[in-house]
Amino acid sequence: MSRGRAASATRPENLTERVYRKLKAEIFSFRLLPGERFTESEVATLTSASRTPVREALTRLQREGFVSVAFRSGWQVSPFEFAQFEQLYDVRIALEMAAVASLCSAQTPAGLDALDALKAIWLVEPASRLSDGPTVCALDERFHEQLVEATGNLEMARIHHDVSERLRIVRRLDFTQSSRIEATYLEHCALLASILARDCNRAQALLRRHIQESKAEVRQITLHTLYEARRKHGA
Amino acid sequence: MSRGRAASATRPENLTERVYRKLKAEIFSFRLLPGERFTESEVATLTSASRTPVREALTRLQREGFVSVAFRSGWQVSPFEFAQFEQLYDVRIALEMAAVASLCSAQTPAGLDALDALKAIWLVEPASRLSDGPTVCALDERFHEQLVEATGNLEMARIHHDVSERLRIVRRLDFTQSSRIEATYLEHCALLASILARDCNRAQALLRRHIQESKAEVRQITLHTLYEARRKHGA
DNA sequence: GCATACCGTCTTGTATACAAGATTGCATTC
DNA sequence: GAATGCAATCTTGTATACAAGACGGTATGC
Repeated sequence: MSRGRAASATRPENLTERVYRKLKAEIFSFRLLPGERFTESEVATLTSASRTPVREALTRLQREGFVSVAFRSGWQVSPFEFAQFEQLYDVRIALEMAAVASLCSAQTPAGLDALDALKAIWLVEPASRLSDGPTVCALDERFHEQLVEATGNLEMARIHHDVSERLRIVRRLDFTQSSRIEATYLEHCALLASILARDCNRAQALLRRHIQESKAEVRQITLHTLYEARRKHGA
Repeated sequence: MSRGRAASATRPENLTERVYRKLKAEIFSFRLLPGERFTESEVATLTSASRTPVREALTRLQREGFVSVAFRSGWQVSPFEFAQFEQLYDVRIALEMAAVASLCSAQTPAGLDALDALKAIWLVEPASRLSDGPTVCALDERFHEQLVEATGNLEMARIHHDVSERLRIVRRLDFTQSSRIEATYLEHCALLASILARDCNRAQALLRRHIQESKAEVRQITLHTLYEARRKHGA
């Protein structure tokens, strides 16, 4: 029945993939600003690829919400829609609440291992905490992703990952004050403790408040913040 | 700034879109069976299109989990992974639990209109209930989607819709017995009543049990059911 | 000066050509 | 007969050519 496929472990670095990552990096670093317009040929020239892989990469980015296309009239980076970001935060809350409930009710060996890994990062004495904004931001994103992964539900983890990526661009803007960084450490510690104590109600309450604080921060972000960030991070 | 785009409301029926829908229909009707292999050229010939739109359609289906590609060795319809279906059911539970909580806590005018529409379909006297399996199945899918849409969170609705579509192929197999159809009517009625009474705990409990029953049904489905279904629905 | 019609350019959508390598079947050898 | 080497074929990945139409600037008429 099966034609004995080989599955060729090391694919020679797909060109579509390369263009996709490059474009996403441009968007995340604000070298491509929200609302900015561009064409397939421009990207093709810029990446030394033909239009075919460029189109495939753009189609994928479109499906993920990062860019949009106008019929025979070029592409543009999706403008910031703060209402959309808030809705995505609510999706995160829904998924992570379910994850926490699952982790509290049934602690599998694999799940406990995953939680141990998180403890090693977050449950440390204040002196050895990290203070670099972008680093802690990336770590925070992983914390929440790992929480979902720890349940063993890979489909949920995949969807949660997509949502996190869509939110990454604004989350970075809220990890600039050191007070937020400290609060993040404290909140993650408390959350982990509650989960390990299997106190579902408390864990869910902490989680909801934690995410909603991020959501509230995003509400403060204005287009001005965007241009500031570009001045700092941009090429 | 903006170059005054026209947005051209009626795009002349994208070819990629046509191929995409045709392929998905083939998969849903079991004319293309899980595990079956095929090539881009075959699909191109079958749809009278060139490989380019076929590839775009296949890439999209791949991203959505319906097909997968092996490097230089053809495509195949994704085999049934029952564990995956169960995980997707849990994602549905997570999202719909959040939706129900939202509907119970804050009933907006738009949300109430949406709930009224649902009442008109489901809260009817037994005599005027529908009994056709596939019809009720489609209606059931829409019921749960509309529940999420009623919260106004379009991002959550989009994600929920994708999950529902992925599950559609197995849900159809569990709407064959008339007992399941009757139970669906009863459960939807009770759920709607609880939401309108703003009894969040009861609504969530009903919802969870309702979805978990579907999930349990899917666990009963074997490959044999699949071939039976093909014999009935297939071309 | 202003509105309008028209034409050239530009952009995406689609088809086709070419490249690299995986697969398969056959012939050959032990 | 079984294993192995090889070549033809087939498949996806990428580049390029062509088609249809949207956009912008310009000339024209008043």
